[in-house]
Amino acid sequence: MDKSPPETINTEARRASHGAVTLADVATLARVAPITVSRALNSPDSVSETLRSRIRTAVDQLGYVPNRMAGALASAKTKVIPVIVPSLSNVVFIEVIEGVQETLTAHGYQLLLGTTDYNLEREAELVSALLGWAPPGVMIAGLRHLPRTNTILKNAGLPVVEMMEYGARCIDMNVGLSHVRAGMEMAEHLLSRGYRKIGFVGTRLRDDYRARQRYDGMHRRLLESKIASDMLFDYPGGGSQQLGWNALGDILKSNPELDALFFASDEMAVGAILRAQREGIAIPGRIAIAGFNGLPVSTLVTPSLTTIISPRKLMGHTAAEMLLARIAGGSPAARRVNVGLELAAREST
Amino acid sequence: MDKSPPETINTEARRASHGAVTLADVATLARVAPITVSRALNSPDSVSETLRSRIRTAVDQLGYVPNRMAGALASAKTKVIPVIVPSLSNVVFIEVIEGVQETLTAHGYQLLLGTTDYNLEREAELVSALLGWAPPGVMIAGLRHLPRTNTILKNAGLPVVEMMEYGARCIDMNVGLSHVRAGMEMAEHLLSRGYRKIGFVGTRLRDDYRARQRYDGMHRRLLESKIASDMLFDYPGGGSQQLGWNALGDILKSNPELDALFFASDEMAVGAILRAQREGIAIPGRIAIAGFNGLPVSTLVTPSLTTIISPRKLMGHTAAEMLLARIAGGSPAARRVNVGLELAAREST
DNA sequence: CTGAAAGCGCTTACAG
DNA sequence: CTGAAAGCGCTTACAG
Repeated sequence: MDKSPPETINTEARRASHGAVTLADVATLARVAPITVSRALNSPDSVSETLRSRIRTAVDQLGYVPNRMAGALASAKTKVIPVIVPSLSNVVFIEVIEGVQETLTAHGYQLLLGTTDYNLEREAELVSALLGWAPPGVMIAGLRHLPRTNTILKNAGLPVVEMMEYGARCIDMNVGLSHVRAGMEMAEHLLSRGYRKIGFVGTRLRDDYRARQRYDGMHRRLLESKIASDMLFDYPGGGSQQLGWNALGDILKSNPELDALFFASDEMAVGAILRAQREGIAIPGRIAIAGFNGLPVSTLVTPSLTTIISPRKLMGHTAAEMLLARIAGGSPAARRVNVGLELAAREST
Repeated sequence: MDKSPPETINTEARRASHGAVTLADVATLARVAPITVSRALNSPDSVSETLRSRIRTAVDQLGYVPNRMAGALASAKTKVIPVIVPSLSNVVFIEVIEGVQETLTAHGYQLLLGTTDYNLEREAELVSALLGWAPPGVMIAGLRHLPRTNTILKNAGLPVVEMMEYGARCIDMNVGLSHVRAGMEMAEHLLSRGYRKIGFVGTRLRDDYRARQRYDGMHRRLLESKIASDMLFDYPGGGSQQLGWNALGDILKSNPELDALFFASDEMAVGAILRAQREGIAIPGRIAIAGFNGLPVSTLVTPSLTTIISPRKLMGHTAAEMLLARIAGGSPAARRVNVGLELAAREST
């Protein structure tokens, strides 16, 4: 096949063009009006069998692919939905995106992906840029944005779903869980198992305020108890297993009085457990370890990891369904959904 | 702020409209022609200081966001690039996407994400649908597509990068590594360490032909050696750690004669190691374990995992750079890039 | 440096 | 069931 576009069709064009086959080309070949081709493609039932098959032949022969931008511009309807998350390095966002993608795809929508790297300025720019695609709705991680971002989204007058965390105030719709509550539940659990000096280990906590909320929840509950205390460790450099591995060594040396560590993610907690295995450190004898997310690996490590399970795919599905309900003109079952969480008490504590 | 769009502007419109502020609105407020607003935004230097600041004020006051679809339609230029991968469940694709995203974003491009779930029919549909956005280029995982997909992509006359695997024939450009070679190198390694009865463990191998290529490479090398043999295990249900965990138990029972297992991914291999830890199975004494990818966790488990390291982010960066070079009208440094691989011999073998 | 006109490739709204 | 006209919101190409 020839790789160059069919230039001949446009030799006389005065303007830039995609050089691609258009509706008009199909119409000419099928000897009908362009609008009839449009109908044959978008609402086949409204076109006679005869013309429909003639048009189909022409479409196939020319390899016609409708220009979505022209269609969207004319009809003021798009099926592309921006999904904005902080990062792809965190499994949690991936699984939410997967859930969103599954639901969107099933309804013929496409996903336009944006990542902010936890930077709210960048988030604001991204929101502006993506609104330029005149999307029918927007999905965004988190409830905290710059005032500017909130204003833009509100003024856009579109359905918006804020995901990942559940809170009292949202722009439009909200699906998530309470991270403060997660922290409180873990504190409760650690207290009940007799731990009294607890470290919280996270990374980039200035940006990752959801992790900080888990710390806040834990901190509050421990204070209340009057029998336990905590310390906060904020490591630079991404929430990986390597970080958990490093943290365990550092902390045992610098703060030997601690008897439990609550990590910001299962990945970090697993890293700590692997380090303990390697060095023969007893878990939970010497120190207890807990995580957050409920990744599958949490049941496979030895000792198995105490963690808080969050329904990530469900969050994605629910968020997408709510958005689609609103786009379809209806209203979702609820405007705010708390997907909940579940503490899994296992061997590591 | 009022959540509804500024209806008043369009009360007399005969057609659907986004109800959004347009270039014309800004032009009216700034008392200039629309084209001048367009210039002030796209090539500020070509507009006088006076008008430029008047326009800027109007833009801010109205909260104007340019409609990208109208712009793209008129100029035949878009900055959205479709990226098509089989799945998001596999870290490998995520890291490639991250690399792609970093490079695209740095050049002002956006990423339109499509997943095929390893289904070539679905891939073909996705390619058609995404070409409807008249993108300046396409990035797609894999060298194997339906003939129809190849034809569509070739006829589109756009820059196309096929990623993940390196091979002799590509549609346009290619960045990847040789999976056959990876399998051969692992076979070589296992032979050199004295293993003679080797199992290859994968999942959905009918669809994941790159994993099957690694098996083929291993198989070929073992046959050549005349001293070793292999078996192929294809488990249903996603390449998770859980799968590796299950596989280790099954295989030790059903095929106790095997002395080494080469897993299709590090995740699966790590699952097997965790199972062995739990049950006190000696690795590599009772059975050797090897993986593929070189995930960070491979160095953290005990025993550390022998694996093949692939430069995933580099692949993403390189692929995006090649595409952008072609979009900019130049030609990339090379049309085909083999990013290579590196066998890391560790404790598990 | 600034603008009036035409056009990008579709769909809406109105006729027949 | 089929079509001619107008328009979606921009930018190109041509003038001044």
